[in-house]
Amino acid sequence: MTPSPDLRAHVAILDDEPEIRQMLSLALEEAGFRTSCYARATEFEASLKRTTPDVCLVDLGLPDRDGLALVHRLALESGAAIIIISGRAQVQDRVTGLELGADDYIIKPFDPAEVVARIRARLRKGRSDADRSADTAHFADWAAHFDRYILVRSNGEEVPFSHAEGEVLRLFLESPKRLISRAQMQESLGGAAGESFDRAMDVRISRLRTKLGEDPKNPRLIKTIYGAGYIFLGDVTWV
Amino acid sequence: MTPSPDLRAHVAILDDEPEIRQMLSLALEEAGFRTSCYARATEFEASLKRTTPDVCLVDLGLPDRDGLALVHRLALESGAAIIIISGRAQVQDRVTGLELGADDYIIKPFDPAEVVARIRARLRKGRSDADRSADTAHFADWAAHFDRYILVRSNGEEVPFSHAEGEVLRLFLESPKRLISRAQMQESLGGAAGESFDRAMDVRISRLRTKLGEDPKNPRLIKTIYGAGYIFLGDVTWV
DNA sequence: CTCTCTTGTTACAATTCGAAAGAATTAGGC
DNA sequence: GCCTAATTCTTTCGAATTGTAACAAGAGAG
Repeated sequence: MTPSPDLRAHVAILDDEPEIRQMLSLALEEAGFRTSCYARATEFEASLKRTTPDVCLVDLGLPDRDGLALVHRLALESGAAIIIISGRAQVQDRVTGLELGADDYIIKPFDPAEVVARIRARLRKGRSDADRSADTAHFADWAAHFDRYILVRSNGEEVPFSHAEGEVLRLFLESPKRLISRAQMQESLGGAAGESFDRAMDVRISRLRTKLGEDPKNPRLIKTIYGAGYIFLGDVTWV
Repeated sequence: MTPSPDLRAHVAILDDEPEIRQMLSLALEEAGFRTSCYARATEFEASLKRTTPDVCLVDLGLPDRDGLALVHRLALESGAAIIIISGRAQVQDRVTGLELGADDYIIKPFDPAEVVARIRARLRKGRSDADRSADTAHFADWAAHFDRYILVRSNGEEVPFSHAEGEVLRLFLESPKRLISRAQMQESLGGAAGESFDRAMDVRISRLRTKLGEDPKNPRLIKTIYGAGYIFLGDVTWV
């Protein structure tokens, strides 16, 4: 089979200006992509007989071919995501480019960081359901798997948590080390403006604390700020 | 049975400015989409318990919630394409928006025609992905053949399933690892807004679970999220 | 130190869900 | 048309979760 399969996503760059090619290639390689550059549409099309890139960056306004026609053919015949790069900034240009099958349209001058971000967005959707849903946060010696509704301690112990508990936990993990007021919580957790609800929140937090094995006298993760709200200590990294 | 299923793609619009909502809604309806508008994140999130839009247009800078956190959750939990609309035009803003899971980022002020074109581009890609005409799904150690109404285990054992069971199973396999609310199910399975249907859904799932050989105390594939809905764990590949 | 207000915890009630059993509906054979 | 079988819905009761109420504990003001 393939001697050493390159697992990086493959981005084909088609642009007639050498500086742009180089800048894009550099930025994309740095971002972890494999790139191949082409100056002319004929070269590029020849390459398509050998390789199938995951993303095509196409500069409109190439010298040897009408770029839009090329985009249209690419859209129909290749499964790659197509991103147009163009100096033409009119809305009408963008609309026709997208209508002809492009997946995105970036206007020159552009920032390489945005190009990288947009390519990633395309690839993410492309591979879709398969490896998505890594909805997991790590903190202290826990890993919270929101897709499976369980907490896993570093020693392997599994503690399931309920939906209500998960809502609170997620809120904390989304803004760690920041004060979260009671009012904010109720707003976030779908509490209507009712007043009688406020104690339910306490119970939810209480139950969450016990599941996390907090010491009631000295909570290390969910800290109460008397009269203000709660704060989640602990370094959180989402995976 | 279903009164008249609306085949148009469904676009949810979340923006706090009434004029923008109206402009977008008008333009999109004219372009052949079904739209629903929400002024606040809480309203919007409530609606997600009932319906599953194909595209979400989200204005950052909503008054009642951190928009980016909402985008992040949407990206993880809903299969919809997410398009951010924002007045913040810095490259860094766009990059973070896209990194958090948005599929596109449109800067205000915008032309409705471009919004339409970008939505179409998203739907096009999404559909080609979901338009696998295959009718067999593999998961765990099962293969579900929807054309023959049978489940085949890896050891060759065959278990037939009924139409009603198949509807539920298909719904699960089409969005695995994602919370599916009861309301969404009834919507999808042609249940009118009737209330008496409640338990029928349970029975369908119960039977499906036994056919899949689930342990009632510890279901590994179809998990119940109390008060929220169901979630199908397990990696699904359609052939 | 005491009094008051806020928060934590426990017990209980209400809601939601699962599974079994019976009833209604549908489909097909004779 | 009538009977049988399969499918699906409804009913029902037990189990799990979540909200509410009551009370205990703790923080802050004086």
